[in-house]
Amino acid sequence: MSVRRTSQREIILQELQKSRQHLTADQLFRVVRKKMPRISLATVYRNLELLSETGLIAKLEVSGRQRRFDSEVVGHDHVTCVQCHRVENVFLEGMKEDCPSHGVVDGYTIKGRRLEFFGLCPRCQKKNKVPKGDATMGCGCGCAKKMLTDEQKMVLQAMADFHGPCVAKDIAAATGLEAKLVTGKIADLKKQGFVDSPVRCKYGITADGRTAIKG
Amino acid sequence: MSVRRTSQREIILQELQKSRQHLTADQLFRVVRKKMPRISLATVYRNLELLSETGLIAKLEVSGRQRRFDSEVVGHDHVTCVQCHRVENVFLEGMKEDCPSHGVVDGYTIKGRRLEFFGLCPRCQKKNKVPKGDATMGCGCGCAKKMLTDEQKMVLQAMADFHGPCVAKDIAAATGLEAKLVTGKIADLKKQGFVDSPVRCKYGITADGRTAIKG
DNA sequence: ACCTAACTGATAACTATTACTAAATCAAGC
DNA sequence: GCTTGATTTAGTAATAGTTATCAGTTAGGT
Repeated sequence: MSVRRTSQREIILQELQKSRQHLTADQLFRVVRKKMPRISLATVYRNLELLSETGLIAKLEVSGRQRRFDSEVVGHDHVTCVQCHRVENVFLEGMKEDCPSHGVVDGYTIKGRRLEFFGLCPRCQKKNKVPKGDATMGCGCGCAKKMLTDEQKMVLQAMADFHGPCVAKDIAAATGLEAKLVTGKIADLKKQGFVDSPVRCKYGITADGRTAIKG
Repeated sequence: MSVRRTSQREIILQELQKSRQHLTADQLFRVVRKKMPRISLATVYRNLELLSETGLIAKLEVSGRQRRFDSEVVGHDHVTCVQCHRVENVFLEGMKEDCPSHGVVDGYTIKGRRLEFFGLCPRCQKKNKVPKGDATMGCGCGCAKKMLTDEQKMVLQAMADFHGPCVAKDIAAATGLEAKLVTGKIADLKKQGFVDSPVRCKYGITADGRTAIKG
């Protein structure tokens, strides 16, 4: 026998496909841990490696510190937002001829290529346009992470550890902070784009939020 | 005052430019240490960072574990050899129009792009063609590093620590191995492409060789 | 010559990933 | 269904590359 079907492996693949984002091992670990609290980070790494070997997912190696994984395997390229580090797919037309992924270049036998664009995602562009009087706002120079207070970070972290949307009371309980204080923090974080409210009175952490607290 | 001119900084820049390769911080550290034995690895990192901020050199972020630095800053792309991890420059014609480095893609404001090709360098292609009977040969699957014996590694390391070409006797002295044995090792390593002989009877480590012992 | 911000070497700390271990688990064959 | 053994797991240690810290040194303006 060779490759087995384990519940861990199944959930990892499933959650990566469900997210439709380019998650890092760490981000995926957090998501998967919601469904399987005792799973180990090492297991996530092992399975991502194995799944990418079998071709079920793609290992990205985009720029930045961490490796990312993609559930879409068909040929496409990527854009990285230089501010929030979000990575998205790009399908470019009429590129294949001029930017070949096979052939010979300078004596090298080309087996593949990688194309990555850098820029500002629509969300960050909008964020940067906000008048600078707002003290809780990111400064537009990519240092938003550093501007989070410890309490804001606590709130974000608690929200990240929740699976699905939660109310302010949940966060107050998880962080030990006063409920009124938490409500204020959430409002600030929402303005900064780190938190959104999918349902009225319920809140969830955004991809930006995750980026802001870790990686 | 802001940025000072220090001898460390000068040598780092000078050696990177002289090498005309895409060195890792570690590789450059070894080269620089020949001229300035007490320099610290942290200083190398610090200055590479600073030099790339001022635009004098380029920080690469090609795929692979280590970051590499390039003394050529003008727009060009890179090829990475999937076997020996050598990185070289590529200047593609007629690419600018179809593979733009500025503009708007899917709502992102593009500030730059990175294009990396993967393939086999001419040297590795040639290496792979050698009949497989040769036991000292790399297996062509990228695992050449693991096939080095401890003694071969010692020889390579000693050669790396030498600045410029050296004779077998130097290596024997540095490693403590018998001179006759060293001669044999050098011959093997030369066949594998880890050592070359710029001058008759003098030997030097190649980029492949450096890769083979570290990163 | 003096002063001080910028810099250095040495080393600890950190982050992302991989390796290792004993224990648990899947699935093939009875 | 039970046995069996290779695969996989959780937990943790180890590693590689890089960054941070810090006390002492130095460049370069005054």
